[in-house]
Amino acid sequence: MLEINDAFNSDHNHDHCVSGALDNAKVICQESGQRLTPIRELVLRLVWSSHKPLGAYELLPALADAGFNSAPPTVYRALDFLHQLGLIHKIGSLNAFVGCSNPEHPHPSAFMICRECKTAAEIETSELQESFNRVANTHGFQLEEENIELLGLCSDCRGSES
Amino acid sequence: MLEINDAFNSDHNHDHCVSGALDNAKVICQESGQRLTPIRELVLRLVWSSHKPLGAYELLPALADAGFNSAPPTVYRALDFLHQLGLIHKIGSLNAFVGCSNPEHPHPSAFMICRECKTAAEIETSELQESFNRVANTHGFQLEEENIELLGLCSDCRGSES
DNA sequence: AAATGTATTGTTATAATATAACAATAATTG
DNA sequence: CAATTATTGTTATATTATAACAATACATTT
Repeated sequence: MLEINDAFNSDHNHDHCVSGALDNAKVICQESGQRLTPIRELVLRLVWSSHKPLGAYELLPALADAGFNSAPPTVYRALDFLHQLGLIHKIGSLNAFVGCSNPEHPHPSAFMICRECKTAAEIETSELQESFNRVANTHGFQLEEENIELLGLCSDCRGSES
Repeated sequence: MLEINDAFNSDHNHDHCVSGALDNAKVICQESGQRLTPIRELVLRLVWSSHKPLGAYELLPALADAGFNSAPPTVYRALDFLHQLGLIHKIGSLNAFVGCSNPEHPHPSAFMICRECKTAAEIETSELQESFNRVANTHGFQLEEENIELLGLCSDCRGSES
């Protein structure tokens, strides 16, 4: 299992994250016959403005600034759309959303999340699937979705603890 | 990894679950010098009324019936107390709480959760810890807490799908 | 291009979840 | 018993999310 983005490296080229996410989104929308409308693209950009999960209401001012309607349903609809296509993940314990680093192929939501700086680094969990499938099969459970959250302190924030 | 309670077996003796949970709570409170007050005990009983996670507001009517104050802070305080002692887990994706089947030793929150009947069966994840520790160590992440949710359809609900 | 149906967005209202702040009471300690 | 701490009561409000319906934009067929 490896980290699949550079979220915890503050020197990474984040423009590259954003442009990659946008490129992925366009391809995935194309392939699935969905439209990446201006609102949806903006919401995706906003979610990708950092690797810190953002709550729906934190996006509203930027929607207003861009001249869009900024009532809650607008942003929730866009978030739902992006979530259904696997372009973003929801972090349940934070009620917040973060970009998916690898949306080309559907996969579970799995993150290390720093309680101090809130940064969420996506992790790859294919090596866990055998265990999950085993427990599910043992109990006749049809596994459809997974949410995995590893909470703690990132390297940077460990160093600067009081 | 094995299921550690009989949540998905509707024939299980649930009184045994409840009495075990209460016994555990008393021991753990004793050992940690905390008080299992009447409100706290009632909230624990209510959370344990089934294996379906309950939202905080679902507990309020029963608190009122029992003659207690039933404003939100009352139940959230009790839930926070029980959560801190590891007597209940919070299911982030449901904003709901469920009893912990094995609170004697602290451990991560890990459940299979049926999207149809909402039953949550706790699972034991010690075999995953090596993977989690490895990814955390690789990135200097200090792992403090885990939330693992396996979402899908339980055996009973698979049978009765339309 | 016009007519039709579908998808998306706008708008208002409200539901559901959670916490802040301070007062009152109960339990514990010295 | 007095002083301190923990717990509970109370009011108000913050935060997160959805329902319901109207208006507009887009796509498809003719």
